Amino acid sequence: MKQVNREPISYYIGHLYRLGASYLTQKYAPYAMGFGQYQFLMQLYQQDGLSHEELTARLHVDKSTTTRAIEKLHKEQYVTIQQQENDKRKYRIYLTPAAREKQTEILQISAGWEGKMTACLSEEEKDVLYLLLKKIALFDAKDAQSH
Amino acid sequence: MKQVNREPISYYIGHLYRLGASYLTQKYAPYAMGFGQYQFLMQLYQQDGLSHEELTARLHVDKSTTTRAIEKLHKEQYVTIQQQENDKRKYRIYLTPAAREKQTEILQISAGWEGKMTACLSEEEKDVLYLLLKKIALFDAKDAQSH
DNA sequence: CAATACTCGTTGCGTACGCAACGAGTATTG
DNA sequence: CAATACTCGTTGCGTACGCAACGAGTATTG
Repeated sequence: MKQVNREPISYYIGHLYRLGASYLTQKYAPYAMGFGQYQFLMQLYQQDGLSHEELTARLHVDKSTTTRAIEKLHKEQYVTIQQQENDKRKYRIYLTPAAREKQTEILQISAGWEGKMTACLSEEEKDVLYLLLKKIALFDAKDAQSH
Repeated sequence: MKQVNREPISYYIGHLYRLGASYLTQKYAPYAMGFGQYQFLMQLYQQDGLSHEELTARLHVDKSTTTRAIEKLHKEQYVTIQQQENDKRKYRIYLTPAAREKQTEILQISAGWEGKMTACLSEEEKDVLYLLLKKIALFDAKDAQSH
């Protein structure tokens, strides 16, 4: 295949990012949540009681982004924030019963976008895309770290 | 391959978007430009004299985003804005000599990120990733339009 | 063990971006 | 051809996000 006049990968990344942001903003609005918060809930549904720092690392965001997302989730009663006893600089974030109650719906919205976005791909294509994205994301994260 | 505990595609999209935003913000800073503007220049380097509307369509952004990006490029002397004579609602955006002068460097920065991001992929993998992203972006854009 | 250096989370600031409402200009329609 | 409906770009508003500087707490080091 020739490399003629091809849009860069980053062009599609940006396009899909904006589409997802728009879709998720709309779907999560009834939950008093934006697309900036749902990712943090996803992580907490997988493992409860993480610290700001651990969430920051898992989502590859800036720590200030984590502070603000957790603050909002706390304000909306989705999480509680507990200071760690053995190190008072750290906290643990726990899901509230309200967050657990809405877990299924909240996960479905996320899965809905995933399904919608990849609806035109075969199972094999989804696997390939997933693996390639994972490969470059891991590679670049490591690279960014070393500078 | 089994579908166990796989992060969604959107997780990687977000991660790569933020990495790119950070990289490009830094690299374009000496040009008095952010990563929000360079994409518009890319389009104009390909074809000069486009309208706000055409840029909006090609980049899949909101029209207000286009207004603001062009405004900034104009302020920094990268483009001129000419009202169309046959329809005064429309404008044409033209590159200035200053923008043409810096074309090579500006394109190199963008290509630099593209190269860096895909450095761990073979040529064939890049082709596959490109085609899959293009496929879902086109599909989803069409879908979003119909709602 | 006191000075110094790190670490975790916060705050101020700036940028990118979408959505909704708008206004001037153009097209349509009775 | 005047009322009405569209179209292109703008403006106000809100959200997501990174970076840099900071402060309280903890670890290190002479």
